[in-house]
Amino acid sequence: MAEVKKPRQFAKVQRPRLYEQLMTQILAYVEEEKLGPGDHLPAERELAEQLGVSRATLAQALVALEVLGVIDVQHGTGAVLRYRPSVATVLRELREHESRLPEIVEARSTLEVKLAGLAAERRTEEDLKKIDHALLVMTEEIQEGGRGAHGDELFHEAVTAAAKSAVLQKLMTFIAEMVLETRIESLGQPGRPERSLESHKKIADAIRRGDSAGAANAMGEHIELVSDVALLKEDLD
Amino acid sequence: MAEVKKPRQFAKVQRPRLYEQLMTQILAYVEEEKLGPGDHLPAERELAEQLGVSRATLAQALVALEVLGVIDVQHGTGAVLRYRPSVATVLRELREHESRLPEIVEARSTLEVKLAGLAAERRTEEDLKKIDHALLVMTEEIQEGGRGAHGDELFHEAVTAAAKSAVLQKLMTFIAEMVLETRIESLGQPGRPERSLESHKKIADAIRRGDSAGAANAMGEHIELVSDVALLKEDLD
DNA sequence: GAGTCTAGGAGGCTAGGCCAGTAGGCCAGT
DNA sequence: ACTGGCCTACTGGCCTAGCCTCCTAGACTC
Repeated sequence: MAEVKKPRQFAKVQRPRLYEQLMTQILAYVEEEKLGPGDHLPAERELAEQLGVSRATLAQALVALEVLGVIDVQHGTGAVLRYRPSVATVLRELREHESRLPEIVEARSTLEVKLAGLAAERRTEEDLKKIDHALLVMTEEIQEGGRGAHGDELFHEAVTAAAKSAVLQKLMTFIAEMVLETRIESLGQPGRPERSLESHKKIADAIRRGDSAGAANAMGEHIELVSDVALLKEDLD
Repeated sequence: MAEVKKPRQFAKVQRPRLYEQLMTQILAYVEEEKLGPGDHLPAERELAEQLGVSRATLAQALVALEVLGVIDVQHGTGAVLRYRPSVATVLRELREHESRLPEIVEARSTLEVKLAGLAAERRTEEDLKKIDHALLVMTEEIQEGGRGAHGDELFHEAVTAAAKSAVLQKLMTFIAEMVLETRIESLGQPGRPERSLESHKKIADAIRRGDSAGAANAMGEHIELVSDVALLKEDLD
């Protein structure tokens, strides 16, 4: 009867990388010096020396910042701060505070409600099959006494796929990772799997009928239901 | 009467970085080999040799992939593919296809409608001031014959800030960059700045009244209005 | 069989060097 | 006075070579 599915995925202690630390320091430097969009960072050689690391390592930090859209490294010119340096701020806040449960749920809700609506308009037979399959899996899991976590995941993935929007899907992936990182896997399963399953069915029905508004509403209610318990712990104010 | 504003901004030829190319190749490799979550990439030394680059450069590519959440590099073990490798797929699609105007507008709309609603609930006096300032700027720009682009940007930033959600804000930043990259700056100003300004005012009023639903509706209509013209060019089907 | 130790392979980081692009000053030609 | 060519100092791009730390499988104990 192995509950082999979830080997309690410990979150693998993350070893600190030097380049990550450098990112933070560079960001701090930018703030200190009140550098704005268009301003240049010190030259690599100089910066590396100031930070006490090799150029190679600094280069990694710069690549990371570039990927995150904070800077723009130009050959022969130097590293230039991009527009919207707010990214840097937001990013740091997110990293530092981490668990922003309410906000994350809020964002998730926003996207999923929309996705449900779109799914109702755009779903194919294929999509409906996947959704049904997810419901089946969840039902079985619950009957066996589980929490239906796997089925739940499948369901939300299927709905997301049915909405046919790569951009929204990408944003959901982002949030999914935040949720994971913030270790709120429990989010979806506060202990009332049956009620959760019920609301899934409502959503699926609306999507099948092509009832966009209905699907959106059902998804909204579902997320509210599911989040309540998890949230009330932190959101008692 | 210089039309000095737009000196035909050439898009600064982007010099290719080796690490970017490596990312693509690694992603391709993953697909070829049908590697899934949990699988290991070849060792750095080996991979570097196969790709014909130095370890230092390869390290940059790995950092980039790590930042993007595609892999997870573990000291002593190797680079492991993360769960949800779909990120990689989505990412590549986004990079390759680039202009996904309709989807981007859709995502933007989803977020901004929600943000407007939240702004109505959470705005402070400070926020209202910023919103008013943005409206003022836009009004002036239009009176001087401009398109009010700057004011428009300020307005949306102010509303976003007023919603007090770092997570949603981060998602907006993301989309903003996509919009920029896809060179659809014109999105907001299809030629009817006045009407756009009008709808801005409606939104601002609703936010001031604390009318959440009203603000959300107004924002929805605004984006529809503003997107229409830009979209119809591509979305004629 | 269950712990313990250890060699080898993996990534982390550094040092130092060469190549390539950029920007700005200088100078000759117009 | 302006233009274009050229030189040079400076900046990032990338490489080689090497040492360190960490992880883990397998040999070695008890």
